[in-house]
Amino acid sequence: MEVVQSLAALAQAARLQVFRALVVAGPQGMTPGGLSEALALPASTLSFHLKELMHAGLISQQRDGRNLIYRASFERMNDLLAYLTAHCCEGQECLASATPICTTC
Amino acid sequence: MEVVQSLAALAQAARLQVFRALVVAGPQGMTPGGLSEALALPASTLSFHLKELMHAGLISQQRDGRNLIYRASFERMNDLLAYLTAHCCEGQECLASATPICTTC
DNA sequence: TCCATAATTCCATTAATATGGAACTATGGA
DNA sequence: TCCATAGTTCCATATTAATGGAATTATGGA
Repeated sequence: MEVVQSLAALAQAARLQVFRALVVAGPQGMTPGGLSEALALPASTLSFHLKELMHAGLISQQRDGRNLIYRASFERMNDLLAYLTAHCCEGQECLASATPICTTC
Repeated sequence: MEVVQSLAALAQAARLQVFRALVVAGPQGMTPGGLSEALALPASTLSFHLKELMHAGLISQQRDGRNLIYRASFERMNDLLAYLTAHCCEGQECLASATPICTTC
């Protein structure tokens, strides 16, 4: 199941940090160098985690000269949230919680 | 980070099935026996996964005679969804997707 | 008290993940 | 072509997670 893959990709401290950094960076994205410096991760370790996130489809990669630009894939994150909301809350308190899920509601 | 723990708990096929079954069962919950039969998992394997879900706070346990009743903890699931929405979507397409997250919006 | 049922814990084994240095590949500029 | 920079892949090692049978604990009924 691909939901399991997405969850597994985010279920690791370093990877969640990487993903969050890319979310914050937005459309401009970040390079491995930038991420490595920002998160104090050795290059090979970071590369390993970026590959995992890529496999899960949660991030995308684009080459720009000698840099690679990684960006968060919001579509995939969306799918994950939609799945969890639909199948793991079953219309219970989830949709009417004290801390609303949708801040625009 | 406890979000990582929650994600890790759900990032496993058998455990996600168990959790989903408990979500569907609702307030009435399910016993390990029932889950074991429904999901065709050996008792000790199931018990291992239930413990993981308990540690993550995603399910609760209650004794009823010689049965144990497990239930999904919607509060914790809520926290997880709220975190992901707030920190991993950053107000992007997530909140205005084709498949709305909040069906009540 | 004794037995059957429900479930967990123990334990050995196997499998999957994570880590980070060293070697390799790709790209652009001198 | 040669070099420096940016990244990845390779590899050995370490850690953590998953599996399931056998032994153990807890509960209620006869």
